[in-house]
Amino acid sequence: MRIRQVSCGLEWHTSPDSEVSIAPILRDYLSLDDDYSAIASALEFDDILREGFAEFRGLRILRQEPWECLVSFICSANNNIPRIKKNVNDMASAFGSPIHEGTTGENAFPSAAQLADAGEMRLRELGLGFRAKYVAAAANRVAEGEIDLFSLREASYQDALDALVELKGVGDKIANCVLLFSMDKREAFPVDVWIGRALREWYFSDSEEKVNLNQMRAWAQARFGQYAGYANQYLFHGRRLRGRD
DNA sequence: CTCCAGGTGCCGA
DNA sequence: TCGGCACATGGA
Repeated sequence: MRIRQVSCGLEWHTSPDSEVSIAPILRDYLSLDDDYSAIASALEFDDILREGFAEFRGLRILRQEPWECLVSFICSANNNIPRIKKNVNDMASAFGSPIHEGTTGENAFPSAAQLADAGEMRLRELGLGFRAKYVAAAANRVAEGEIDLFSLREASYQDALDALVELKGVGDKIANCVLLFSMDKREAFPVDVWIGRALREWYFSDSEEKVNLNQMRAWAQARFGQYAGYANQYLFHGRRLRGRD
């Protein structure tokens, strides 16, 4: 697929699958059915976010497949984005199945069973580092059916959060990413280093006492409510792209 | 050679 | 609960 944003929407092309067959999948993946104007209206009381909506109108939240999302974010811990991408791609080429059966082209992201079969040592050989242990353990839990990621889409935010942090290597930040990017929990608010900087510089700059990550998440969810995840995306994007200002 | 990267687990106050 | 530190790896 080739895709880009243009002034009036999206311009895209697919091959070998037809645009018609892919359209509903793309619509789902980009969460295009979220009520964007309602979300913008609910968040534009905040001056920073109002600027964000003006400058980055159309920023969307992906609706990823939960297992791929979980593993990708386990790999993100204390890691950099180019290497996270490499880790994910390497897992697919080493252990995934061809997207088009009977071909040797791109592989899909491997299933939990496929990564469980691979095992910690071979994941470590791919360069996952200390995260290999966590990915292997999660693969076993999911493959054995001890945790059902898809069913968490139906669970409440809190129940799904509690279930995810049971997994080793999954703390509050990664769990909130998985909830936001694959489990439809728009109140999720992952606090990483960038969000931490954004909040300290834009909201707590005149505050004396230092707030920890849990306090930041609680503060943001109380302020931004059911669409805190969209607020998170605009703060993250704004802080990374525009910097401090 | 040091520093750092979309954090987390584990340890001791 | 809360802060400090190790953790694998590779690029700057």
